[in-house]
This record gives sequence, C-alpha cells and structure tokens, in this order.
Amino acid sequence: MATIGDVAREAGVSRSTASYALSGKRPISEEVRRRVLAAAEALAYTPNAGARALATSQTKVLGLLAQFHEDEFAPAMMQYILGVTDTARDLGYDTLLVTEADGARALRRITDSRMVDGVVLMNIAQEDSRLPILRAAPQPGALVGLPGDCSGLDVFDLDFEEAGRVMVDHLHRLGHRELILISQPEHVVERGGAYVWRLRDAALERARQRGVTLHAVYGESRQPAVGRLLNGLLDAYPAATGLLINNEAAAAALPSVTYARGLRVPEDLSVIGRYSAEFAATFSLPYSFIESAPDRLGSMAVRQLVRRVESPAARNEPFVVRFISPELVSFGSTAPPRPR
Amino acid sequence: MATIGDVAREAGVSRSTASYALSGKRPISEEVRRRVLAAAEALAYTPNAGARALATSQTKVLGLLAQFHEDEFAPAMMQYILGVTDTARDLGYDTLLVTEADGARALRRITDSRMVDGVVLMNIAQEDSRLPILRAAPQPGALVGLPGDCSGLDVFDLDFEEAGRVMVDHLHRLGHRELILISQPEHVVERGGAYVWRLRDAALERARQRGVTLHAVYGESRQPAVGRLLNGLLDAYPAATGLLINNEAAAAALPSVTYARGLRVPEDLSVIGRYSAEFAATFSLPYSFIESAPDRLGSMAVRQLVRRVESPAARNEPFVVRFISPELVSFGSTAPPRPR
DNA sequence: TCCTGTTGTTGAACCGGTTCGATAGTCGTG
DNA sequence: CACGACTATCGAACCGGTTCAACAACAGGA
Repeated sequence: MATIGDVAREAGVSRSTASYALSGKRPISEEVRRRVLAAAEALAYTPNAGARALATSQTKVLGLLAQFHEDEFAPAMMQYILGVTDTARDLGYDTLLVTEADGARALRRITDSRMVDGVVLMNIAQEDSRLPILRAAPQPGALVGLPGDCSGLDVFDLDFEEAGRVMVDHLHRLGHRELILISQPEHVVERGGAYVWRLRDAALERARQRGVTLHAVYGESRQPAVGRLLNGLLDAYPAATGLLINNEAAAAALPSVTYARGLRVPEDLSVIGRYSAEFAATFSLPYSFIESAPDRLGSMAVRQLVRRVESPAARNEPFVVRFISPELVSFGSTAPPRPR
Repeated sequence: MATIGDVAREAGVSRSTASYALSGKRPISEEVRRRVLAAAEALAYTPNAGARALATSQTKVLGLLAQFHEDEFAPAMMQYILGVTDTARDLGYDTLLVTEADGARALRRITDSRMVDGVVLMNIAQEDSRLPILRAAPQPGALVGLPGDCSGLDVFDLDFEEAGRVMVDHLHRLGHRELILISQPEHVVERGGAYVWRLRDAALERARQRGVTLHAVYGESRQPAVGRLLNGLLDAYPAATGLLINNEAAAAALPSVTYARGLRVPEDLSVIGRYSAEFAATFSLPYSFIESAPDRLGSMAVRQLVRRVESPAARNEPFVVRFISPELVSFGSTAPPRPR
C-alpha cells in the first residue's frame, strides 16, 4: 500500500507538504496541491488508520455496547443498532459493535486502548456496572436508556412514564374501567431493566387516579409460554375490556390467541402496544401502539456524542437527559368497551 | 493514560524490556518480569491500539459488512451478527459493523485504511460489487451467502437446494400431491438474492421428479400485503394440501390467516418453514421448519477468517465453499393430507 | 537598498508501541 | 584462564501519519 511518503516522492515534495496539501491545514500553492492530489490518486493512497489515530488521538470510530440476554427480544435491538451505525457513518464515524457478556470489561478494553472516540451504551440497567467506568473514561459517552443515576452522562430514552399514562388515559376516555397490562418478563426487571416498572408504575398510578382497575403482570419472552400467559389472563379477568402490551413477544403472539378464542379486536377487546413502527410493520400487528422510535433514539445519542467528541466546548456543556414523548399511532384497535 | 514508557520507568527498565516482559517474546528474568507486571498493574497500563496496529500491522478487529434493504427481514439479521461478534470476541477480535448502503465503497474504506485484519460479508448478491474489491484487498475475507462466482473466496451458506428438496420430499412421502411454495419478495431476487431461486428451483425440479404439483410464487415482506397474498393463494389453489414457506414475514403472518379461515394445521394444511430456531422460538411459530442456523454460519465464517488472518500457511490453503445441510426440526405441523 | 511581512515549503520531532542487532554479564568447558 | 555459548537487557530504528518551528523566496514600503 502507498504511504504518504510515496505520494510525496511521486509529487516531488516533502512528506509534510503532502500532508498539508491533502488536509488543507496550511496554504499550499495551487500547482503543488494539484501534483499531490494527482499522485495520491495515481497511487490509490489511503491514510493508514492506525498511524493517523496515533498521531491525532482520533480514531473516527465509536463504540456501541449492546447486550443480548436470553429473555430479551433480540429483533427489536436491530433498529437501535441501525440508528446508531447509520447516523455515525453520516457524521464520518465507523462503529465498533461489542456484544460481550461482560460489558464492564468490554468497555474498559475499548476505552483504555483508545480504539474509540466515544461510546454509546444500550440495555442500560438501573445499577449499571459500566457507568462508573464510562464516567472515568477519557472519551465521552451517551446512553440509550435511563439508569438510576444519570450524573455525568448524556441520556436518551422514551418517556416510559408518560407512555403508561397515555395508554391508560386513552382507554379510560373511551370508557374502559378494567384493564390488563402485560409487561416484560420479571427477569428483565431483576436485571435492572427499569423501563419495565417505569411504564408500569406510572400506569398503575394513573389508573388509580382515574378509578380504573389495572391488572399489571409480568410477561414471558417466548412461546408457548407467552401464549399460555395471555390465555390465562383473559380467563382470569373476564371483565377486563382493554389490554396494554409492553412486551414485543406478547404482541406478536396476541393475534393467534384472539383468533383462537374468537375474540374480535376492538369490538370485544381494545388493545394498545408499545413497540417500534418497524416491528409493527414487519409483524403486521394490527394494534394501535406507542411508537418507541429506537432508530431515533440511537441517532440522537450519536449526534450528541459526536458533538462532545468533536468540540472541546461541547465537552464542558451540562449533561442532558432527554426523553422523547410517546406518540400513539392508531390502527383502530381501540373502541368503547362492550362486556366480553 | 500510562504508556509503555511509563511502565518501563516505573519498573526501572528500558521500554523494550518492558515490551518483552509483557509479551513474553524473549526470555526475561523472573525478577524483572515481576517488576514490570507490577508496574503495569499499578499504572493500569493498556496498550494503545493505534500504536500497536501501526507497529504490528494487526488491528485485532474484523469488519462485518451487512446491508439492510427495505424489503428484507431485518430481525433475522441479528442472529448472523451475533454469531459473528460473539465468535470474533472468543478468538480475540472486535467487530466493526458497517451497514453503509454503498457496500463497495465501505469495503474499500476499511480495507485500504487497514482498520481491519479481515472482513465478513453478508447479504451476498449473485453479482456482488464488493467481491472484486475483496479479492484485491490485502486482508482475507469470508462470505456468508453464495455468490455467482466463488473463486478466491471462502464461502459459507445453507444448502438451499437441498432445503428445497427436503421440503418437497417430506411432504411427498406423507402423500401430498399439490403444494404451494411462497418465497421472498421478487425484489430480493432482482437485487441478486440467489438463495431465493436456489431453493425454489431445486424444489420445482424435485416436485417434477416426484410427480407433485408445486405452485411457486414470490412473497411480500410486509403486512398487510403478505396476509392478503397468503389468503389469495389458499383461494387460488384449493386443492393444495401443503405449504412451503421460505419467507419469515409470511411465516409470522400465517397463524392469523389460518385461524381466520378456520384452517387447522396440520389436519387441513401441512406447513414447513425455513428460518432460524431463534425466530421460531420468538414468534412461537408452531411449524416444522428447516433450521437456517444463522449464528452457526456467522461463527464458521469467522473461524475460517481468523485462521487465514493468523496463519501465513492457512492463507495459501485452497478456498472453501461450505454448505451446512438443512435440518428439519419437527413441530408436528405436517401430516398426511385430507382434502381441504 | 534595507527592512518587514507574507506565502509556501521543509526537516525534524512526536504519537506509542514492536523488534532487530548489539552488548554486558554469567557460566561451563577445554 | 581464555574461549565460546547463552542469557538478559538495552538502544535505536521503524511503522505512517501530523504538526511545529524554521527558513527561503519574494513582495511592498520606507
């Protein structure tokens, strides 16, 4: 491969002149600039990333730490990842995807070795062992997901509390008085997935305020367990006329369940989900849903991260915690209740 | 951050001695080795990745090029990606995930700049513009998916031909004589997704040999189109007693369709799919299926890639094209036919 | 004509590792 | 006791970029 030395020799100038001609960081005569560019072109010169990183302390790579737990819904993760990689590339960065089980060790590895200019963390837990490491790291970071302690971090997440309230209010306004909320599996909560109870607790609170009965249960992440669970719930609460689903697997399984039971949506049962538009489209879910906008969140996190990476001024700005407000996308799966 | 110079000073030795003590590439006295390790520990020394890459021409990073087209099934991709990242990490490599639309340019960028020691390509098209670049690149590469011309490349893929034959044979043995095969959308084929017609043509051929009528149609990737399509097919071919599905979205949509039509599986209709076990589990698909083993394919590709990266001898071995044979996982969704 | 300022270019140093060749020190051997 | 062999360590060079300080050439002004 051609080095900048080769380009310089070919153009008949010094290495430094070649460097300046290519970067434009110093004035170079039109004549020389043309010769250098022509030489670079002729030799198919591409700067060596390692050498550049060493010289500039910039790698133009961002780290993306994602964790895949058995009981979480892997396909949903894809949208977050694409939001990050696509935006990063638009801004001139590549993405190092790290899925190591030991996230803290992985984070330490990529930051200490200076492989990345910044990091995006996903699957944030309430008490996340990666956060102290991130705070101490020389590179800035951004979180997709809300931890217990946000200090010193930029955080982006869906407003799950508001999502819970919107769901309850929507069905309450239609006249429903008894609802079921099916959340993620309990394991997710135990592992620190705070978003589960953020939505749940806000929904319960709002239901109490409105005088609505809300049966809140943990879900399952797999079939056939989740199908059995749904059936069990519909059996257990025959008076419930509305179903809130904060659980992709349950949403995916619901159509089969309602068909099997001869339930019509929304005539017999009103349904609201919470997932991404992509997920809804792919699985055809015919339910109104709160859009969780994973790609937008990933994109926002990267933009803020890159701002901090590139501007010393931005690095000293106060940290932000930004929630995107839940948007209810209607597919007509809710209606005034009729007793089941 | 501490450099190896700091470690050397702390241990009272030269930089080279510190380097040898840490790498073990030359004999170092027990005493000095201990001092160096202690110093490294005390200073939390981690080698700078850029500097090491520059010195050794090894980045310990693999590139993973994946493309996400609108009409393909994104969630399925996740399993491939995890197969690659997890195996790479086991072997000591990190993964640069590149999802750029212009794959050829992206490949050139990461190979020319020496950001990666090797590359895994996914979403291989029949005529893939990335392949000439990969062949000319100094780094080895591996493909997940079969292109028209495999020369000079290691290729890993499911044996889609055999998958088509297995599906047809299985239903033929049970006594079925009229089948429907629903494939991926036609766009996927137009873009060069050869696996679609590899399965389809082999199934058609085998059906001909067996005297079975096979209606082969292109599918859709989204709802509600795919649901409409399924209904249309069942209307159009009322005598068909078996359904072969090489299309994740169609498989996900089928339960609703059969419920709505009052069709029972397998009593009224035998069904065989082709997707990953993970996909089957997540969506509870109650169908027997050919396991497409994306994680295994990703893992195999990485192992071979790393062999070539690390051993000069392996780099000269002949290239391999390896198919994994389709395994039929039974969920009891097939039975001898009864007229619908 | 001399001084000052501007513009374009250069050599050298540096980033932080690895590795080669040389050397000092130790030991066994003839 | 001299010699060679071997071991442990060191200094220097190198990987391929970027950047700083210095300088040459030339213009304009006094």
